[in-house]
Amino acid sequence: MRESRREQIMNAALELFAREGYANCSIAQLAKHASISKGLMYNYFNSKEALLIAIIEEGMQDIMTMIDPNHDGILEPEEVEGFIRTTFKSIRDNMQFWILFINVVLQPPVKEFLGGKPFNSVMERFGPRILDYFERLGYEDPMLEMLTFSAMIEGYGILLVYFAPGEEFPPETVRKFENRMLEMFTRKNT
Amino acid sequence: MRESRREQIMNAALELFAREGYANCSIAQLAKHASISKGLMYNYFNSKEALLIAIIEEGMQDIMTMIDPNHDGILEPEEVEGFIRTTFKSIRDNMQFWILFINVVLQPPVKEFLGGKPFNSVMERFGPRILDYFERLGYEDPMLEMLTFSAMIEGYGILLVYFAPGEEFPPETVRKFENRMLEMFTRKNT
Amino acid sequence: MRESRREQIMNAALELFAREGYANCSIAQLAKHASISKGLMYNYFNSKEALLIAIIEEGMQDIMTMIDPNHDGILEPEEVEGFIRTTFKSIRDNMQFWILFINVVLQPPVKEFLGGKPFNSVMERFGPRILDYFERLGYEDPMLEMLTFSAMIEGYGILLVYFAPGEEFPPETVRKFENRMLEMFTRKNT
Amino acid sequence: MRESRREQIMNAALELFAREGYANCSIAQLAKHASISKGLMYNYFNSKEALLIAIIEEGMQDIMTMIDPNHDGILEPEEVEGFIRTTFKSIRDNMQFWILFINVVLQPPVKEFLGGKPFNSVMERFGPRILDYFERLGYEDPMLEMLTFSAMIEGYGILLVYFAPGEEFPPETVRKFENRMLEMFTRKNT
DNA sequence: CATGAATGAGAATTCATTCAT
DNA sequence: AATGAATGAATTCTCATTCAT
Repeated sequence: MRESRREQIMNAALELFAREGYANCSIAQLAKHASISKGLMYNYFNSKEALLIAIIEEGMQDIMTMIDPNHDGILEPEEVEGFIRTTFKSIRDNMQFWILFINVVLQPPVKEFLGGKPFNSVMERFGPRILDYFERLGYEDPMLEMLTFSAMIEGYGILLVYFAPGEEFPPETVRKFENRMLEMFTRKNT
Repeated sequence: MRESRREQIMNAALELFAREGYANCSIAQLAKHASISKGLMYNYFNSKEALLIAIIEEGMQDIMTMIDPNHDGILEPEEVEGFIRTTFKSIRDNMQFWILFINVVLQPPVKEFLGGKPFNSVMERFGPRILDYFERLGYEDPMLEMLTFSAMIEGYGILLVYFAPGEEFPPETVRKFENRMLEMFTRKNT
Repeated sequence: MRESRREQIMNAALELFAREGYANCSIAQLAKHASISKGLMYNYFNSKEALLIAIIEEGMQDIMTMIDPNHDGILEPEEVEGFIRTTFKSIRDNMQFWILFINVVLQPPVKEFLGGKPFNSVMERFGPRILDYFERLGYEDPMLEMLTFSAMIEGYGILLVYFAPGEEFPPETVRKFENRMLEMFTRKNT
Repeated sequence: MRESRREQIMNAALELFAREGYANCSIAQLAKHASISKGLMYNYFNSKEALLIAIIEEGMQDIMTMIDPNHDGILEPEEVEGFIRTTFKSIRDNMQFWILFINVVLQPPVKEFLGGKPFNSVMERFGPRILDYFERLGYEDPMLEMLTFSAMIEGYGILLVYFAPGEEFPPETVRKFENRMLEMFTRKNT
């Protein structure tokens, strides 16, 4: 099955790129890690960079699928709540994937490819809607909320990567952090 | 003057590594950028990696110098306030340096060299004291505060890097974000 | 065929190293001489030094195979006679190989690799047996005989290398030298 | 004193070249070993190779001085006896120098410089006279004697180099070897 | 589909040599 | 006389990519 081979290669590459850094991985290494021959990779991807981009695109796709709201153009508190809950749940459930993914996204060529905004591409897409959302909810400074929101999400992501296993924040604390974000960004204006 | 040459090389390298990524810069490129010959770098640094590490170490040193409190082992609200203000002021004043520095710190070999905790090394050093600080001030869950604090600082750093010039958050918003952090993390418990 | 390629590279290298000196040969030169690309050598040998060592090891192996006696631990005059005759015959038949081989063996890194005793490694192996042999045959000072024997063999090898073609000793003289060694070291004690 | 500086450099170089191999020694290393600056060497020698050649030439000169007979063009047994005795005595007295010198002489560029006959250059000079000598003394085959003589001298030199200190032949044996050469090559024909 | 031998451009690094001081 | 910073050609080695099998 052609598709499964592709997946096999991409998974091996994601892991390797994340662990060693994109630039430090040779195709030979990758081939060995994926248990295929060097040449075969080129059957599925045009170049090493194409492979990297495919990995990123798929990851982005997965994320979009995971958190995409109902597309009516208007964010409701329930949707933002869903976004936060889904994001944290996904991080909890697929910690390994997130760590790898963030690591890969930090590689310079990806940044270049994604136009300099890997982390944001999700949020950027929703930027205007988020601003509108905070406005409608009566937040004093919607832009400030968006900055706070972004910083907290991405800051948490970075922390995830840079802590050694076993030294990260306790799950209990993370859950409270999630709740704090829910309170901060979905409270009705009264 | 030997020292100034060293600085010249390190500055050129910081800029280049940040812009292009450590792994994508050849010594030839660096030499041209620093207006020196290829060989000269090796007069001052044992290897490309040694140069990178020297850059990081100096940056870390500068940061420490900038934010190091009075060393009495006990953080006071005024010190935390000073830390936040200094950090944001420094980012405002040396935006370019910070963007470069964060970019460099994200390179895989640096992460390896720094034991996987580049961003944290500063805060890790103060971790216990920060926990103690939040406890003394009567915060309900000191660990949660530390996570929030860390995520906000580092998230802001990351945002800094990933926004194209002219598209970043307005200075007004950043100042409000700073004030929000001051309120969140230095308010007396009453 | 992988093995034949390996041989092709080793043969080209032996010739080049011998003629130019190991340290003076670049991989580029070697590649051209062996009619392969620069990179291919690294497919077969981990480094330039590994190639050198492989050449030496193979040469040593060949020599051992050539002169190894019957392994009963006791040298008989017939075996020593065989050793001398075989050595000289081999030198006569493979003059080119010997000249190259001695030249290569003289290179500093080889000396280091072989623990400082390239020429001797053959004789060292047989040293105790040779001493025993001379003793059994009633030679007055077995150690003196071994020194004389070693010096004559190796001295002849060196002469081989350092004479320009056409200026070396005449074959007639060499044969007499061989006979002289036979007389000196295999005469029965009477 | 200009001359003593020159000697200082040459001695340091002889030792270093012998130990590490000419090709493996950098000028920087040499300068450090000789406790001078890199530039200074070029005040005394035009190039690294010129330094090597100077070392060899001086060594050769010393040897010549040591063993030069009375120049009457005719070797007498007493002169050959003197040659052998002087050579062995010199080796005994300056073992370290000889080991270094032979090592240096074995370096490929030296061989090239000396036209391929480093060891022989001494003997070559005396070749015709030696042949004449053996003829006059009534040796059956003067050429065979010269080959034997050369091989024994040079073979002994090589053995000298390739034995680790403490593992070489005992002094007693060496003296007997010397006597054997005296007997072999200076006995009157009766 | 699959392999891995082969290529060659390009990387990091070394080092003899020069020269301003 | 003496220094050592500076140069840049040359070296070893890597690696993405191709292609015959």
